[in-house]
Amino acid sequence: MPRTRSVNRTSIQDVAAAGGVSLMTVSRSLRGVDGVSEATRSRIVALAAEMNYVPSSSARALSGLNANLIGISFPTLFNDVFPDILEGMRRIFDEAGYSSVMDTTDYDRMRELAWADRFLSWRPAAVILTGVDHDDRLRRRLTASAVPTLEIWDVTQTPIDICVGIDHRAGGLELGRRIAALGYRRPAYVGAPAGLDPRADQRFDGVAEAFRDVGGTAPTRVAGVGGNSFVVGAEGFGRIDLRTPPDVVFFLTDNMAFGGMMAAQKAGLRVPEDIGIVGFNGLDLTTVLPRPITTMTSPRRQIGLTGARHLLARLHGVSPPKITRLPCEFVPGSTVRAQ
Amino acid sequence: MPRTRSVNRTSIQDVAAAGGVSLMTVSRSLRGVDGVSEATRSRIVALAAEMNYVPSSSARALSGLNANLIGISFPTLFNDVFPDILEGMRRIFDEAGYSSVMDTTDYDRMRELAWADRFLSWRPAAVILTGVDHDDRLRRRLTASAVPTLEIWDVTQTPIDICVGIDHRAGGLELGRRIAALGYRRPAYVGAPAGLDPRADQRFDGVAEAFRDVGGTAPTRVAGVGGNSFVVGAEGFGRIDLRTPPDVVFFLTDNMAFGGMMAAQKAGLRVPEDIGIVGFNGLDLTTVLPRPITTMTSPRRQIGLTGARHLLARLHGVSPPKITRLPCEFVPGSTVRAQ
DNA sequence: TTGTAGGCGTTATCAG
DNA sequence: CTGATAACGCCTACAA
Repeated sequence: MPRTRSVNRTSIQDVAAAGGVSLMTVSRSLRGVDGVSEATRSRIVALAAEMNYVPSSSARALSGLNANLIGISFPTLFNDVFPDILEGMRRIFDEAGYSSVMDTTDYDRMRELAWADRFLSWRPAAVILTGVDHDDRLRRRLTASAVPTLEIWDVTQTPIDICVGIDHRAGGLELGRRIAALGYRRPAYVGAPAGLDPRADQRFDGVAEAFRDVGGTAPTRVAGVGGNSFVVGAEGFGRIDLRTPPDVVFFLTDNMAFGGMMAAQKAGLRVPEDIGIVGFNGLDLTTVLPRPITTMTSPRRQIGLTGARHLLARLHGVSPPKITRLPCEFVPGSTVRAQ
Repeated sequence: MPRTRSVNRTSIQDVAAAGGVSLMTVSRSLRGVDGVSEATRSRIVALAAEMNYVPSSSARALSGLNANLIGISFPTLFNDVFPDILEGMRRIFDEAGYSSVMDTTDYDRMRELAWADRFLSWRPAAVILTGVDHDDRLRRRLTASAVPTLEIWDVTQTPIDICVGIDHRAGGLELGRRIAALGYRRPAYVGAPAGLDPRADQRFDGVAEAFRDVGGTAPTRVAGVGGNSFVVGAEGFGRIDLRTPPDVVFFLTDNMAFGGMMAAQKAGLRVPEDIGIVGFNGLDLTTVLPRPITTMTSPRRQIGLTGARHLLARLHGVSPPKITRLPCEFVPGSTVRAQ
């Protein structure tokens, strides 16, 4: 447990001494509150800047003010959905005067718990978690600390506080039905290992139900391995047993679907004549492809914006909806055969 | 400037009172330092957990201990190079007992400065910046505060403290020479608007020099617009004037190159027969493509790992090399014509 | 093994 | 308009 030596820094005291005023005058000047003559204020502000004075957030937080800090935890940087969700969200917090910090958990609930413990120790204004499956201790601690909490990307009837997301099972179900309606009956599913990513499991369940309903086979599930999603998709496809070939392969994301499609073509299969390829999320990649991927869009930017607004409302004492479920939309694409 | 009301939280005092001991006994118990009987320790630890006690990092930091906090600033979540750089890096800090937080700057030096100001106010153990071009005030403040600083992804002879990266100009130069050697003479370059991303400018300069040396035309420069790199690449290609068509197009990244290649093919151009396509970074995407993109790998994971190790050494009082320049490597691919 | 005093840097409060 | 004082919650140092 290393411990770096703390460095000499100029404190508000130093500035006060150098300016020949009391420390409170410096404090007031720097914060721009009333009660200081314009002359001394500008003098002190200049002096502080010149002395490279940086106020201590720890002391400020300790003296009673809130840290105006929002923590965001998400599973991984390697999934294109999270940048989309975070993009608009962080800008909104910025403009509202909050600063937000991010951390990743690698889909590990214990890492998420550890992060939350560390982060709560800074007395933040709010906490944002990805998904609604968390360790029980995390729920307890969040509830106990009464810190406003936003769960994004997934929804539940029993959020810790408020949640904004999509119904992944319903999304998988609708997607599965659309594909089954085209006559496909032997699906495979390439995604995260069962139990790792709850959203992957839910979508799988939805797809499975759709094919069960039409008398198709249960989808073969193939686990991709972590890292770049194109590679995961391609490797996942390679792990499908082609001796009893599926007629359509669902992928966890469009990027994985693209990787899988490349692997399929390398294996001599034509898309969609020999095999159908289906993605999820409606990622921007598919807009540049000559053959757009059949997929289900998820309103990622919308989730980020709505989540941010609801959380801000919560912070301002207004009560936003506890549960906000946003719609997905089917995109026909052309990587499955036409009706 | 909103200000959330601070919430009732159980303090070390409360635990002490409830346990019938002094506050110091609680403090010692929780930190696991010597000087507490095993009996009381376990009793107190259990009690604290039960009371959902979370120590205040602010108070701890203020009382002299270091925050063990490392801040990482990078331009955007939408560029595949940064996740690669950050991946190994953050794990190393984790294992060394530091917690790291990330923020993005949108390639805006003022945002970077603002972030640094906010972050330095927490008295962090170290700061990590992307690139070596920063506002002068940032350099001054970092130097004044004496916080160990690591600059990654780019190198300079005059780092703020230490730096680990690649020479982007040299990379562009070598890449340009390889391509020029194949007989190409009319390059175009699709990347960030001039002046936005210093690394893009450096690579452009390198490519330009290579073609100047062989009597080729100066590369036409086309600016992509922010957001998803596939889309930026495709749109950038669309902005090239095809009445005086280039014979080869360089892109800032492989993902952009892929987007551009799709746009080229949509425009009826064959790759590489009609036009060459060249990327940069050796991103994982190209490993799944039937036609791998001609590119230059950048040692992104290596940069992250080496940077993290050097910074840790620095934090432990050892002096790592101030400047570490890692090599790039040319990948022939097959999106340019063969020798 | 346990407890007491003092201080970390800032702000709220009240006095001048 | 300005300054003195007492918190904020924790830890070091010393005392019992």
